[in-house]
Amino acid sequence: MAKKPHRPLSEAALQLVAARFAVLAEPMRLRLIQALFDGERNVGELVAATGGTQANVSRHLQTLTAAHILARRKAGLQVFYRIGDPSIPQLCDVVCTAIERQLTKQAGTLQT
Amino acid sequence: MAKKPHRPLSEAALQLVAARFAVLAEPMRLRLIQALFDGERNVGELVAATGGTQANVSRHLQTLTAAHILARRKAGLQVFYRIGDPSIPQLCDVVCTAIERQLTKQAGTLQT
DNA sequence: CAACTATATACGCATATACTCATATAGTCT
DNA sequence: AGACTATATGAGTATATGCGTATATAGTTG
Repeated sequence: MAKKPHRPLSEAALQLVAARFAVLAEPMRLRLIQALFDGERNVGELVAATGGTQANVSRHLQTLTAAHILARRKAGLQVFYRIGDPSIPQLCDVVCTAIERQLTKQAGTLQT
Repeated sequence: MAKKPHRPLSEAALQLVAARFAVLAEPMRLRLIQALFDGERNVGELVAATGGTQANVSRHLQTLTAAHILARRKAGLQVFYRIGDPSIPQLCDVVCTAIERQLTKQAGTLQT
């Protein structure tokens, strides 16, 4: 499979992509994702790890789960979340690399 | 250089990443990016290609440029924009693939 | 069943941002 | 300089969304 040509996305597809980016556009949600890189955790642990309120963490977890970025597993009273989309680490890596490159280039641009 | 361990991002880095995702979270901006996959275009062409108003397109172009996603080149009265961040096509590809996978899996989940 | 715990949700407020309309700026041509 | 064109920006409005507080739901244990 070679490199795909840029077939233009439909309007519906564009909105899906935009919605996905929007879900990833909140620092608290990124903190949650980050906290789940090492494996699944329950809500209480995530509240502790992120320093957010229980209500807020719960809401963000719902948002992430609705976007199929996280997956849920209930075990008695507790609910365990984990990263359910394998592209997420890759995505974060691409963005982080791009940001680092920009900061480096920007630093270089300042001198000369 | 092997696969990076998940070193936790600093709070500042998280906000940068979130901001970058936020810039990509608008359908009109995605349309603009898409319209620039084939090469640079001036504002008038982008207005025509996206169907937006001149003012709105101009503002979104500014947002994308401020985020270092697009680059500007002035030529007389016209301003030409192009994709200035090589990670953008990659990013879009990762997201599109993930969405397609989800839709496929979802379709399969509905039966049985 | 009653008390308790873990998680989810309803409501209200504050803020951010996308859009439109009107106008300003920058560059060109006569 | 003055008219004209391409792009950018300011102001105002409508909508969306994140957060805190309080409460509801689901599950457990005595």
